[in-house]
Amino acid sequence: MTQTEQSQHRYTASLAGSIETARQQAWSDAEIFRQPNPGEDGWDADAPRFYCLDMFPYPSGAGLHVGHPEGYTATDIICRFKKMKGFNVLHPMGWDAFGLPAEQYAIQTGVHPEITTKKAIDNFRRQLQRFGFCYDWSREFGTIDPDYYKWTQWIFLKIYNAWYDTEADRAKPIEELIEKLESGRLPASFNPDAAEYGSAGRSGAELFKWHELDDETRRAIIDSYRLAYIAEQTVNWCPKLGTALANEEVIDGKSERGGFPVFRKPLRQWQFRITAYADRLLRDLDNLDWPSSTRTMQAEWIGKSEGAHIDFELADAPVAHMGLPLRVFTTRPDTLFGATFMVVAPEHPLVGAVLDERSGSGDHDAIRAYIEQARNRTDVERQENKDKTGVPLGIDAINPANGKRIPVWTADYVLMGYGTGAIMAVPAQDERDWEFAETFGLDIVRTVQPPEGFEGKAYTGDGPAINSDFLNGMPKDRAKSEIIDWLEAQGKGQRKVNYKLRDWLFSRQRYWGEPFPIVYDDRGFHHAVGEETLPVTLPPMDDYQPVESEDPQPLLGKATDWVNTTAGAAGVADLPADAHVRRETNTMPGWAGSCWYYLRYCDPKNSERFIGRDADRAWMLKPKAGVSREEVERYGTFPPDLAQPGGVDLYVGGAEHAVLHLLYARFWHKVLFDLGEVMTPEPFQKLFHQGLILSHAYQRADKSLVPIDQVENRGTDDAPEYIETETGDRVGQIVAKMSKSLKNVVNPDDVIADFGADTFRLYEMYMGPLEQSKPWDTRAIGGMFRFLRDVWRLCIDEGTGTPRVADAPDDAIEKALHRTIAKVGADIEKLAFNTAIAAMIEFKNAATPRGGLDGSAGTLTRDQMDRFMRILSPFAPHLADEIADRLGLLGSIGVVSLAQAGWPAYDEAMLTDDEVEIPVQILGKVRGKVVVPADADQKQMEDAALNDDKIKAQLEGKTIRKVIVVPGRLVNIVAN
RNA sequence: GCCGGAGUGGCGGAAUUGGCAGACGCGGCGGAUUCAAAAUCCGCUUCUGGAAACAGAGUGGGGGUUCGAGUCCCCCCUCCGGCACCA
Repeated sequence: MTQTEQSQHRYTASLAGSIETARQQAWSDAEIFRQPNPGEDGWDADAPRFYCLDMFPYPSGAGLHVGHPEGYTATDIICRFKKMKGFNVLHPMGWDAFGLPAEQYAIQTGVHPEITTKKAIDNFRRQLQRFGFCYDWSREFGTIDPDYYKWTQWIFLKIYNAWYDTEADRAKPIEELIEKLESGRLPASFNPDAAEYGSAGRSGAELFKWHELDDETRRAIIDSYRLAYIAEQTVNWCPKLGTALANEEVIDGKSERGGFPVFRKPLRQWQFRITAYADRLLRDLDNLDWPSSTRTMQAEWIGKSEGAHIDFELADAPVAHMGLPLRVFTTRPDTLFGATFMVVAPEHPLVGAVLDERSGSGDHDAIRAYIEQARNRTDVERQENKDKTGVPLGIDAINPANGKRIPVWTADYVLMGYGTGAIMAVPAQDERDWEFAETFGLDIVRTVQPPEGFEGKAYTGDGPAINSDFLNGMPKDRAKSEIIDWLEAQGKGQRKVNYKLRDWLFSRQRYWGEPFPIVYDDRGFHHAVGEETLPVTLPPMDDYQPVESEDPQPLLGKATDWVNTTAGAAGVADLPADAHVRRETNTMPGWAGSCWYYLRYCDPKNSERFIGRDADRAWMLKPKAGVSREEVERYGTFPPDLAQPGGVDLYVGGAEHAVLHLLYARFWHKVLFDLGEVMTPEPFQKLFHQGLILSHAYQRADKSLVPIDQVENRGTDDAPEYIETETGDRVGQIVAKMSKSLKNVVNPDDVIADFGADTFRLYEMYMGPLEQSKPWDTRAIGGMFRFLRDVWRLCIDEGTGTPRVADAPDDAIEKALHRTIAKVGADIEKLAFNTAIAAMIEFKNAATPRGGLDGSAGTLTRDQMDRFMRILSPFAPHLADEIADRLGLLGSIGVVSLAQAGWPAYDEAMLTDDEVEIPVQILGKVRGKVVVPADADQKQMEDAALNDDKIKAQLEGKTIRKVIVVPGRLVNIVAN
């Protein structure tokens, strides 16, 4: 036989390629991954359900990178495994397709974003399908599909038409609020928790009689309760992007996307009252099976702190502020006696009032100059220079505890966006206040006794109160509650919980996003577009250039025909049909579409609802053991302490979404839950973050990076010496993110062409634990390719292409197979794919005769090969199906793929050996080994150890003090 | 600065949760095959000493608990991620 004949059916990249495309064709022809819904043919009502979700990608023009398939392969493996275990598996894929890059491209080229986006989607789909992932493509959609964003707009209207009832601690329809206001059961006043009214608090709000109010005031009151509202807010304006960004999208004073400078500008914007949900978003984290790091990040982002509001009377107050105390939030009311001055943020209304009226004894020019400078100071500058600056306002406040007059300053270290924008400064117990007091020579009075030998400046720890009248001697916690009780009795303060979380800025001045279902009448009032006229579709445009002006203009303003319409056309019922209205020209941010896509996958074609009730019940609801299904399914009876809040069973995606997407989606979901639109209080039961796929890069002594094609290794592999070719300088090898500039980007298409998709999948899963970031090593892929080639050769004769099957099973191989089945199954459940693959390699090695295979004799029986292929199939589905097919297995059980076959069983008894080799230690060091029956008792093991010749020799002349025997494990002899 | 996570051979990583450290893969070395190379196959591969048997050291560093520590406790160092004047 010639060489070519021998290797005719060898597993090569090209054979892998043809096997893979043929298998994929067979799967798709037979639609084996289509998962029916309740009520459809093929729905198994009795089978357990598994909803496994990948974070859907933004389809960029560059195509898939090697990071995408990592999480996708992991979920593919677990979904195939669950299918084999008999689950109904929901495993969808779609596209997060609105967003800046396509629009940036449109600005440069004039090509409509829809065209570039759809092209990118086609490319992404092609690439994903080449991996053989078992997605149910019949459920695919993109956030840009009008059928989808119709419901995004519908959900916006749900939120817009809802308010948060703090007594019931849940959102309710706005009609209930109006009814309460009309009947007088709720005082006719602005929402005391409304951020846009400075969270004035109920005591500061004026009370009105509802029926005496004019239409405008009534609207304003109702709007102050809506969960979606418009307010002027200082926003992060990015001129380069032509849009405002949420705080989370600004990093070090630059835009998260693109890294362009960001400035602070006031703008009227849509916002979501997510702060109303702060406490529930925090509390419910406890019930989620999420990485603790992510739960911590969300908790810190929400930033709950407990303390008090304290009101300080002002001496010589400006008229505009007359009678109004200066309210502060503090977590240390116990230190009130040590408050020696006050600081308000430069944006605080008191500053404006002082300037307007020229009240107080301050230097008004200096104050004006200071607030001007503070406004223009970017976040970067604030971070670079934390030296304390400020100016006195020239007015005094009265410390309510001791009646002392203390000066009021303004300084930019106090932020308008947190608390009340004003603080009582207690330098002795606060480092920032100490620094400020030191800079400006203000009084410092200790009110907590620092421990002996304390040499620091501010003391923030616990200790007995001093210089604090009736609090003296009390520890911190006691003093806190005493002073709050006292303040409440005096009417000068009350207990208060504060959150760092701010309301969510939801408008963008972009084209490529969902339009708001909102119009404005000629008086400027906003109206909801009628549900029956949804979706409000994006108008075509021929110019995407952002409008440059001092006042940021939304791009959609250019589409005048679209903007100007009538109430009738927009479906606004409370205006005459022919009344002129203007459409909202802002669009929604990229987060909108990803806030609820997991719901739509459950029921993607539903034209009646965003998700059908049955689909919601089938895929999202996970009753906890001990709670009856009926009880859980009845809306409103969800036990608040439910251990399993339900939702997606496994959500896999990058940790970079820890606070943004994952918090926003939870918020939308909770509103929908409160309004009875979905059945679960949380969207994602279990969350998992895959690590980043990194690459190698080289670093010069000055820490700058060198592209990999400019470096060569002039040393050996053991002792590498990396030299930058151009300069001859030594550089160090480091691990870095893949980037075009470093030329270390790996393209999945190339890897698949060189090795096949099965090898690619296996390699990425074998690199290390899924959650860990790890560097791509092109050389190491060959190892996984060789594994698959060896498996192929073990099962298929390379000369004939037919299976080589042993007649009778080998006992040792059979035993190894049982162990491998057990190990692989357990590891998949743990998402420990690297060790599962290692176990299969070990099995392959065990089943391969020493010295290699010769002739056509096989070592595995048909039945053993069957089971081996089944456990391999979630990892390398094409190769496993091909071998199973050549064996005639698929036909014999009447399936197209092993994904439709059952997961093999194993025999518990086969997992243990009759005899085991036990290490014998003397003083904890291994000195010998003995073979004992696996079920040997302590005495037997001890005897075997002490009778071992080697051990006897070692024990010569020593006294045995103690013998520790761990049955089945080891013997340790304590002797000296 | 604060909050997380992690440090194991030349490299990626295993280790049933307190019981033989280094599974498995990559790389390397030696051999077979070959005119030669690639590919393939066989063997070795934590370090030090030794021809070997074997001995000693060894999981970032230091201390501790224990018959026994990569694993638990205390202190320190380094790297990665997040937050950062939040009162």
